[in-house]
Parts: sequence; C-alpha cells; structure tokens
Amino acid sequence: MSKFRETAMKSLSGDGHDHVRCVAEALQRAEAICAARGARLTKLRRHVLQLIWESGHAPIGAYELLRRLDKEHASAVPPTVYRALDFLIEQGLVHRIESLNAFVGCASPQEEHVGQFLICQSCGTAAEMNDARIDRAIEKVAAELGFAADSRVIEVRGLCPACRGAEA
Amino acid sequence: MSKFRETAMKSLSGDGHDHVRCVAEALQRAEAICAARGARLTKLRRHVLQLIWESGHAPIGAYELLRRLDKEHASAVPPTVYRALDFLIEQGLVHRIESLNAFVGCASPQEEHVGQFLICQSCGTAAEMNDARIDRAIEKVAAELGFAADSRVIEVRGLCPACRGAEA
DNA sequence: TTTATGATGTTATACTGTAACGATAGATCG
DNA sequence: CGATCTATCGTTACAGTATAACATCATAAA
Repeated sequence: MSKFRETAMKSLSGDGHDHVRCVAEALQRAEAICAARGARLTKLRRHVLQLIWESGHAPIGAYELLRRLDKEHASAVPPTVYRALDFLIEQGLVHRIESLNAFVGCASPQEEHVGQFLICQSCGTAAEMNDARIDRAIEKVAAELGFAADSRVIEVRGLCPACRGAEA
Repeated sequence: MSKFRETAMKSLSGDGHDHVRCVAEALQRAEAICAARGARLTKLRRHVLQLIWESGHAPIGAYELLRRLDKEHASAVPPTVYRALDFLIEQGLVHRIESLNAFVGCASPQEEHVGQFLICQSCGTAAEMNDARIDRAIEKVAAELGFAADSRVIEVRGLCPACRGAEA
C-alpha cells in the first residue's frame, strides 16, 4: 500500500484496506475518547460519525449526511446534523474541510493537531498529513511578520498516487 | 511600519499607508495587466475590483459587494458579482479566502503564486505571505506520500502585530 | 455591415448554515 | 424516590452563499 493510502487508510475495495473494520475502529476510538472525557456520544452523534466514516475517507457535505440520516431518523433537519457536527468537531473526532464545505473523520483524534489535508481531485480522498515541518515553516514565516498564528487551514489539492497512475 | 503591515499594505489611517493611493495603484496595475493580456476589464469588473480594494485589505463577501455595487448599478444581482469575481480570480487579481467565503485583492498579481494568508481575527486584515519555504515544506511532505500537489489553500488565523499590542 | 463571441440582464432555484424557542431525557442532589 | 437542573433534541423559520439557464446587448473580427 502506498504511503498516501496508508495515511488516508483508504478503502475502495482491495488494496488491503478493510473499510468495514476501519469504520468500526473509528467508532470504537470515539466511544473510548468520549467515555474518558465524560462527553456524551449519543445515538444521533454516533450515527452521524458513522455516516462520515462510511463515506470512505472522502469528505461529505452536511446535507448529504442529512439525506442519509433521514432514512433511519425521520425527524432530521439541518440543525440536527449541524449540532452533531459541532459536537464531533469540538471533540476532535471530525475535521471540516473549508474548501469543500464538507466533513471528514479525523485519523488520529487522540493527538492534538491542526488538520493538514491532501485532497485528491480525482477520487475525492482526503488524507491527513499533520506534519510538524509544515507547521514550523508557517510558524516561522508568521513570526517574521510579527503575526501570532493560531488556527490554520491547510488544504492541498492534487492527485493521489493511485489516480496519478490511472491517468497515464 | 511593521512587516505585517508592509505585507498587507494595510490602511486604517495613519501608519504611513495611503489607502486611497493604494487602491488607485491596484486598479492601475489591473488595467495594465489586462491590457497586456487582451483581457477585458470592463466597467463592472473594475467597479467590483475597486470595491474589494476599498474594503481595506480585509476580505469582503460577495453579497456585501452586491449591496455596495447596487448603489451605482441598480441591475446588480448575485450572478453579476459572481461573474465579475470569476473573471478577477481567473486573472489573478483577486483571491478567494475559503475559510471566510470572502474575497481580497491580490497584492502581487504580476507574479504566479498560490495564496498564503495571515488573517487577523481582531481587525480582519488578510496579508499574503507567499513564502517559498512554506511551499517547499508542503511539496516535500506531499511528495513523500506520493501525492502530486496542485493548488493549495493556506489560511492562518491569529493576531496581527497591531492587534496583539492593543490586547495587552 | 454582418457575424461571431463574450459580457451582461433576468429569473429562478440550489446549496450551506443559523436563530430562536419549545419539548424531552439524563444527570444530580436533597 | 422525586424534584430540579441542564444538555440534547425537535421544530419552524430564515439568513447567507452560489449557480443554472436562457435572453439580450455590446464589442471585435471578418
């Protein structure tokens, strides 16, 4: 498996990635984290998180989540899903992709980190880099300008290894 | 003037920045660039660009532009302003700030560059870094993962030097 | 001057996100 | 256990962002 795929823990049949298991593990991690913090991962929130992970490492929009949620949760409306998203983001279980107005499961919710994403323009997969070198470079330049950096949005678009290969 | 201010060419009265002149120069640059390319900087497009620059280095939303445009351009509706923005972005005269759904004039439209922004959470000013070190760091990490980087969204939020000082 | 193209006008609508308030269910404490 | 308090969720309404589709107009090229 390529490093990108490993990083993205990508599914898409074959390639050694068992996405059913990947989703299950993500949900288990979430349960454990929330339990440890006394945060309430309710049925609804868990369901939204599951739908996000089932999207297969590709960011998914709030209204698409709503459509999928609706099948088992008739009363779902926009605030329903946005409130769940607010909670999940607050707990670090989900990241928002600004350039897509979409949401993706966090690959390592235990660790503090800003989200740094590689987003494939062909297959839609978003992989987290979370590389300290990028962070340091930004911090350095900001400091040179006297700017106190806080949160960051780092979203790189391009082609993942698999899609690069497929293009040739 | 701080490096940040120099970078942002910020206005806000005093501090040595003549924003009226700054706007005029930005429009002149735009005229020259479009003329050289055979691109048509029409009255409408020029007006939108002017409104963006008059916003004073703080990103401005499409609907706010629309409201301001309306005063001298009664027929303006959303497509009017979005089409003008499409043109201006295509010509590299304006950047879109993804995390704000807003638009800001490009500080150096002559040079090819991805937009790298420092955005002050207090005063709203957006300064372009456009630093090759950040670019290289991202390129390197992406390459290690086998990812072919294309466009980037780099938006750092925090406090500019002036607002840091004011907080103390 | 005709014609082709690009720019704008116009209407309608899709997509994204939030405010505000009421109802409910879980936790907490006497 | 029952009262109370608070977080969660239900519900309605609406605000904000963006585009599709087609008509009309203006400019540049032939």
